[in-house]
Amino acid sequence: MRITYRGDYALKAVLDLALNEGRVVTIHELAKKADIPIKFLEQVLLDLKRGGFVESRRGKIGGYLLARPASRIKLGEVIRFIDGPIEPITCVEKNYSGCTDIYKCVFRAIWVEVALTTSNIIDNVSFEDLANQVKSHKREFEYSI
Amino acid sequence: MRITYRGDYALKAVLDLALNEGRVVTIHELAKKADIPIKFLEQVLLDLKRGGFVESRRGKIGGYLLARPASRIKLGEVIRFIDGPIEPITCVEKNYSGCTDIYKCVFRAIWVEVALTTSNIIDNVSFEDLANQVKSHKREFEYSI
DNA sequence: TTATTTCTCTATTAAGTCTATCAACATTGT
DNA sequence: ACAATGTTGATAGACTTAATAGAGAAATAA
Repeated sequence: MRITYRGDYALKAVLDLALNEGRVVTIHELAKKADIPIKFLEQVLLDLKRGGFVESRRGKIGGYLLARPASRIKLGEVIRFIDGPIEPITCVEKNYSGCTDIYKCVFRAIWVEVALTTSNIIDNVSFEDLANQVKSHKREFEYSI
Repeated sequence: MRITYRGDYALKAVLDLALNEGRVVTIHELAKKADIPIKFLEQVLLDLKRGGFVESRRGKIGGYLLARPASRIKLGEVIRFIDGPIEPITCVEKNYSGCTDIYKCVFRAIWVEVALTTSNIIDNVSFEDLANQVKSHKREFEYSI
């Protein structure tokens, strides 16, 4: 799995909408808060709309809002939709039928495991969870990488 | 983490050398067995040499062999060396100091978790393990993706 | 020595992806 | 009508990836 800027921006945008649930937020606001090039964000938001994650209102008091409650939008859904499959290599993706030789298969089991553990993480976090973390100022983490 | 062809080829090559430990294998052999463009494999093998994973012998009875016992070459090492950091996004990699805003940080914890679980998988598998799997014909897996 | 086989190195091409920007258009509320 | 907002398609520039080409250097065998 690799998160591109596009994906990163999309996640930020959805999180911001989650933090403003019930309200309509303009592209301009979103772009400013998250420091995203506005023209790029336009594309991303349209994508998110096509993906059924957000809705839009045109006109003077227009803007974007979540299409579903934040609790029902999982991190993994958005990532997959914007940045594609999370599998680390094509041969592990759905509907792949190549992979006939013995060597690939030994690695395949590994890639499948990686994909499953990754999925286990990102498909169990909703944007409500994330928004709550932001709200409750629960952001002092210890990282050890 | 995204495995490129380059990375895939590198892994295959190292595995093949692990299966032939003690013997010298030519690029030509490796390329043929793993169905890799020979000129591309040349580059990959040189990379692997620079990374200290393999050694080479020139001349008539030349070829490649592992620089260390297969038991001491971990899958993760090779992947990182050939395809770069396994972290899904730059802000989680070592020495990154940007990441000042609140939104990124909420996601950051997730990416760190993904990186850690991935690392936990690929850094605990050696090429000896993989070679043994191949040898013992232990290749009938059940996949559920 | 000479020929052969092998690895070594540098350059280049072709295609694709990613980020970003532009300009024109459509809709809505006042 | 007007102004603010989203919509759409096109495109450019930088970068990455995969693959190919060709000349060179070292080791070996005859």
